[in-house]
Amino acid sequence: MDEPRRPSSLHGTSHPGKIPGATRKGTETRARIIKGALEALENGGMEALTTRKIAASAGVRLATLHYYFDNKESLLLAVLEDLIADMAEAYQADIPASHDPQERIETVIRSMWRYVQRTRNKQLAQTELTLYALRTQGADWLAARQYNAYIDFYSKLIFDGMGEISEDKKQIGTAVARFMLIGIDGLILQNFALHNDGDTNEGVETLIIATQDLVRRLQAEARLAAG
Amino acid sequence: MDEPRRPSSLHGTSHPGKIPGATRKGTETRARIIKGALEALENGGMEALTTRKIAASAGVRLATLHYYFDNKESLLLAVLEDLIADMAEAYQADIPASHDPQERIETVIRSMWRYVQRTRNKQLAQTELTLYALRTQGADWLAARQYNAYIDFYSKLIFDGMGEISEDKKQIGTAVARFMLIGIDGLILQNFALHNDGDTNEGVETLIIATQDLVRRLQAEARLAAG
DNA sequence: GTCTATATGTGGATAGAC
DNA sequence: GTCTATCCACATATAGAC
Repeated sequence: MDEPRRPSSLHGTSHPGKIPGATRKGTETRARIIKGALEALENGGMEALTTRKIAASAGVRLATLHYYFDNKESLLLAVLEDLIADMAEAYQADIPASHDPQERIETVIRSMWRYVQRTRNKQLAQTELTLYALRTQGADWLAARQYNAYIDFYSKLIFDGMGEISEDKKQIGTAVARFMLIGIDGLILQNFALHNDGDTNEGVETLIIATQDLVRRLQAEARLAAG
Repeated sequence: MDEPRRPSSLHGTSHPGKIPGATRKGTETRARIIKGALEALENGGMEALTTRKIAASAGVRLATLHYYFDNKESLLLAVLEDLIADMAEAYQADIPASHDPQERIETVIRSMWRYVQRTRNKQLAQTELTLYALRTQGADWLAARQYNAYIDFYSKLIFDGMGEISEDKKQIGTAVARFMLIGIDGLILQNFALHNDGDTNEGVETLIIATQDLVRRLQAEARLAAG
C-alpha cells in the first residue's frame, strides 16, 4: 500500500555493494561488520539498532558499512544468513556417542538447553532477526532456510552414524527434529519472559519425555508398515 | 552504556499524558489509538511502525496521540497491556463441555490452533511486542504478566467447572498449561517460518498427545503421593 | 480534548578526497 | 577500500490557538 521498496534489495542480500568481497582483505571487513551488527543487536535490540551503532561496534566508519552493503536491510539479512551458516559449529555439538536414539534425544536437548541459557541475548537477537525476515517481503525464505537448517541439524544429531539411514529413519528424524525445535523455541520464549528457571527445567524434562515417546511411536508405526 | 532513558517511562505505561482518561470521551479516544497502533503493527511490523502511521490508522492527529501517551514506548506497552486484558475474550473459548481433561486438552489445542491460523498477523504483532517488552528495560514484567495470563487461561480451560479444584489439580493445571503454551508458541514460529501447514498439523497432533500423556503422568504421581 | 504548525534531533545514505 | 563531510528525509515530540 505504501512501501516503495527498491527492487535490488533481494539480490543485495548476499553480496556487497559493488563488486567487492572478492578482495582478500575486503572479505574480512565484511565479516567484521556482520559480527559488529550482531553484537550491537544482542546488546540493544532491534528497536535501538542503527547503522551508526553497528559501524562503531564493528570499528568501521559509517561509509565503509555502506560500501559493503547496499542498505540496512541487506546487512540485517546477511547477519541472519551468517547465523544460519555458522549454526552447527556455534552449538559445537558433536554427534552423541550412544547409538540409542532415546539417549541421544536426552543428551541433545539438555546440551542445547544449556547453550541457549548461556547465550540469552544471542537467542533474543536471533528471534528478532527471524521476525524481521518474516516481516520483510521477499525475505521470508530466509526464515524458512533457518528452520530447515535446524531441523536438518537436529535430525543428524539423533540418527547419524548409525549405519545407512533408511527412508523410514530419515522421515522419523525429520518429524522428531521438528517437534524438538517446536519445544526449544517455545521454551526459549517462556523462559525469557518468566525467567523462572525451575519451572522451565520442568518443561525441559517434559519435552525430553515427549520427544522420546514420539520416536517410540513413529518407530512402532514404521515397523508395522514394513510388516 | 548510552541510553539516556527518561525515568518516567515506566509510570507512563498505563495512564495518559497529563490526567485525562478520566473523561468519558477521552477514554474512547485512548482506546481508538491503541486499536490503531495494533492495526498498524499487524500490517507493517515493528520496523515500519511510526507514530504518524499509528495516528493515521487511528483516525487521530499526531498531537492527539501525544496528548494521551507520553511517548511511543508507553503507547506500545499499553498496546501489549490491552492485548493481555482482552486475551480471554479474543480467543472466545468457552470452557469445553466435557469433564474429561484429556478431551478438553484436545479441544482446546485444536481451537487455539485454528484461531492462531486465522490471525497470523496478530500473532506476529504480539510476538514482536513481547520481544520489545523483553528488550525494554523496566518493562519485562509485562512479558511475564502476559505469559502468566495465558497459563492461567489454559489452566482454567482444562480443569475449571469440575467441582472444587484441589491443590493437586491446580498444580497439575499450571504445569500442563505451561507445556501447552510452550508447544503453541513453538508451533506459531515454525508454522510462520515454514508455512507448511501439513507438517505443522502433524506437530499439533503430537502436541495433543504429549500434553495428554503429561496429564496422565502427573495425575498418576499425585495419586501415588496421596496414597 | 483536538487541532495546525513547527521545533529538533537523528537516521540512512551519498559525494568525493585520499 | 576507507575515510571526512554532508545531504535530506522523516521521526518523535512540543507550542499554542481553538
